[in-house]
Amino acid sequence: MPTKHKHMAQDSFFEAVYEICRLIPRGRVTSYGAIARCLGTTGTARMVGWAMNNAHTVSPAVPAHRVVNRNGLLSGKHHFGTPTRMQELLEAEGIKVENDTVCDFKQVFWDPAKELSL
DNA sequence: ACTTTGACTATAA
DNA sequence: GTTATAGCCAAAG
Repeated sequence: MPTKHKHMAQDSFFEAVYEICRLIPRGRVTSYGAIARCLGTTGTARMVGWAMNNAHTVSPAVPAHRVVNRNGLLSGKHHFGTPTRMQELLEAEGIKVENDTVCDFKQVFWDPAKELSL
């Protein structure tokens, strides 16, 4: 009898964020704002970042390392255990990172709203 | 119920 | 090009 719904925060907004993140192709990156816009809630970019804090607690795993800020800066690198972990994960996918910033950001950038509507 | 926070972003100087 | 400031909104304390 499905009467008790916990309705944790992750069930709505967070989960939606995770869904988008999982769609990011390997070797590509996107930004918090792009995800927020894809959800139709422009201005919730900071919440996307907040959601990433819990990303490691959900399943399936979320490739949070593929989410950077609008400048291509690895602003969340301090949340990957070691400060270099995020960069290593990206480089393992062929993404060049220099000075905590994604190289050729425009080329590897993946816009959910744009790519998903094609 | 109110205050603070935060892995952001757009604009101004 | 950089740095400073304001706006943003939902979750956590």
